Amino acid sequence: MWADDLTTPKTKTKARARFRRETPEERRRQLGEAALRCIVKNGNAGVSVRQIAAEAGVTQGLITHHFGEINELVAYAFDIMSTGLMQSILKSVHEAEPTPKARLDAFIAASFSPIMLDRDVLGVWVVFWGLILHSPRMSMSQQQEYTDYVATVEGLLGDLAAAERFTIGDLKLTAMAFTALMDGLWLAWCLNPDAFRPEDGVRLCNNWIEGLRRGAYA
Amino acid sequence: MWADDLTTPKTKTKARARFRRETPEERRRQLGEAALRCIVKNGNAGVSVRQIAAEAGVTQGLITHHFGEINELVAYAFDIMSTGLMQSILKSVHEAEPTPKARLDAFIAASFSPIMLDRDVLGVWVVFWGLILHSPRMSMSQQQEYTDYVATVEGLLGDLAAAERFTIGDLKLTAMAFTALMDGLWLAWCLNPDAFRPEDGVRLCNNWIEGLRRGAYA
DNA sequence: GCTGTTGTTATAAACTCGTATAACAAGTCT
DNA sequence: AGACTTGTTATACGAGTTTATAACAACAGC
Repeated sequence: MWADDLTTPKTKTKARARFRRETPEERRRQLGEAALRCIVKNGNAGVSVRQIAAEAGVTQGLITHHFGEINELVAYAFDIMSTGLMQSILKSVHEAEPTPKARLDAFIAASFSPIMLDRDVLGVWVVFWGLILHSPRMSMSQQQEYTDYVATVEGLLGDLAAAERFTIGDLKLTAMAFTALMDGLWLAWCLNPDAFRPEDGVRLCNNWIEGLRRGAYA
Repeated sequence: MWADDLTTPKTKTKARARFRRETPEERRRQLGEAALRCIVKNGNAGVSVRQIAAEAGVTQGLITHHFGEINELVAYAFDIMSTGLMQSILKSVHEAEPTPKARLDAFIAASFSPIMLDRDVLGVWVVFWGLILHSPRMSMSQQQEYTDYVATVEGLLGDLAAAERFTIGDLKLTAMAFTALMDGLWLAWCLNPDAFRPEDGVRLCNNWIEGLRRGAYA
């Protein structure tokens, strides 16, 4: 207990660890990504100042220093994750041919790509959902993200309807239904990957759109 | 600290708490229900030997005694919850008029009733999902429950198709899609109850069925 | 009524967690 | 080069958690 630090035998000083000073922005991101890795690894139990600090290779005090309380860090991690996945999907859409049909197809394909169909991703979301239900701060973040997501779907479906000349009664509600369908399929697959194949998921989405074409939502 | 137990001032003995001896079956149920209340109250943080024991009005050792490790208790608690909700929905179906249409309507109505549209219910489910992803034991339970649920939906949709003379290509996959839609809407509503009204959810489900009628899944 | 089983209480030991606080040093400004 | 700012380390403390173990007492069987 009173032993001198073994890493620096030549001096009697405490031999404090060396460190790089990062910009707050950079450090926050490092901590956020470390938090995500911890959640992937240990689920709810991974949300811990000590574990995250160790994962990021820093001391615990840094988290307090940059985020105040740990919930703030987790909320930040949620934002990283959520915008990351959204960007990934939007990238696919933008790379597709600029027709409504092709863009919607790309959106669906990306939603059932290995990037999304990943149990680790659900593992992170499950932890987030748990927090959303009890933390107003997290709830705000989720609400914002959900709104943006639905707006994107709204755009894709609206464009398709305009191009193919069919009508949709309540576009926003309809977009919510399509979002729910995809989320539900994603959830079911992650919980039980043997239930159906990814291409079946794509097909079921296309069936839904076929129903839209045939006026079921007019 | 050394004060005698105030509830039994007349004697100097340690005054151990009195207790009723319950059958293992009864006690397990009490503990399971206490666990649910704790999860509802505190989410993942509520999953704690101490909290659950306190909620049930017993000491911590009892949980170890009856369940060994706490995960086993949570799994048991889920079974209580899961079968309870399923029974509640099936009851509505059986009380409906015995036509395919009426039975399906009852199923949908029950799925969007206050019993299901309850953030506390999702709170419990989220904890369960987190365990499914990390415990094979829980995964088995979920798989069974999902299979049963989809089979029920399959029956309802198949009967409707037969009665109304429309065709469904892959009945099981189609039932999974409808299940996913309902689960997705339920999840979205619980996370953000202001997004849409319960009756909108019912309507969106009916729109989906209208698509089915129009041959989008043939 | 006495005895044995075991459901149940009570308690302790070893950990982990979150937060507060003080000391220190990296980088910046002058 | 010297001083200042503040990002960062190091440490301590109290609360809460799991698990193990011993003591007790409720109830059943004889």
